Amino acid sequence: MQETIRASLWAETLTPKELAQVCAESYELHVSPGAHVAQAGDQAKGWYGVVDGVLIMTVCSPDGKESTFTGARSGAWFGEGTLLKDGPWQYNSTAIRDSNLICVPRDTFRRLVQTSLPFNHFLLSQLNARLGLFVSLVEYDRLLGPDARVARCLAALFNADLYPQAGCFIELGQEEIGHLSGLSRQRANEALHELERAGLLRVEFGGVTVLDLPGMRTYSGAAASGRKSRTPQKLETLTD
DNA sequence: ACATTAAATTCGA
DNA sequence: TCGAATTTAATGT
Repeated sequence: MQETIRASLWAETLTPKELAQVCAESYELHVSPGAHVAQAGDQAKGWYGVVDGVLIMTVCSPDGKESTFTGARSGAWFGEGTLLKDGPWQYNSTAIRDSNLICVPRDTFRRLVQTSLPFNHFLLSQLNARLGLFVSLVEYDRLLGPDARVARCLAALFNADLYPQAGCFIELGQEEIGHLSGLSRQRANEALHELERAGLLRVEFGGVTVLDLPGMRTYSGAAASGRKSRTPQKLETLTD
């Protein structure tokens, strides 16, 4: 666990003494696929880092429909927004693979916020990166066609600020990719093959390998406008 | 929605 | 403990 914390970007912002204390107070936990790390309404116990595995962040409508808005993979840290507000989780985070996490307890996190200016700088850039991500997500959802949405949503999971240690393979099934992009599994499948044809990625069993990340970030597909007839449906996609 | 194929699991030596 | 057979899950159309 020590190694994982030390490998994170924010560890560099702490003094050795502060870091040692954080390590001593934090603990590791394992979650199985389908298990919740956080559920909307629960009080946040801490700030979470993903050692390995994949989580998805979802929101639920009152009638039980669920929408996935982003994923978290190795190297990601999340929950700082909830901890700063000192309120309950506003979303769920669920493991979709066997995942190992680190929990930095709430009090430890709060102490860092109150005592370490460099740590606050890190938080500011992390929050800024996240804000940029969500602005982009809205943009994709409203302006781009399905193929491009898949490209950008996947590319978002390779954000260097949020997932510093990401490799080029992402273990994410086509059904989950569909959820992340707001598409059906079938449509996601077609989009992935279109992107593969364009040489941007390689479709594999249980995941995809990204070959051309800059290309993914700028991909806009063949048709972007004139899709009035397409999918007259709601914002979300999942119905569990 | 259905057919196909990869992966995981079981069973029998 | 190895591998064939079966079951289950992911993918392709």
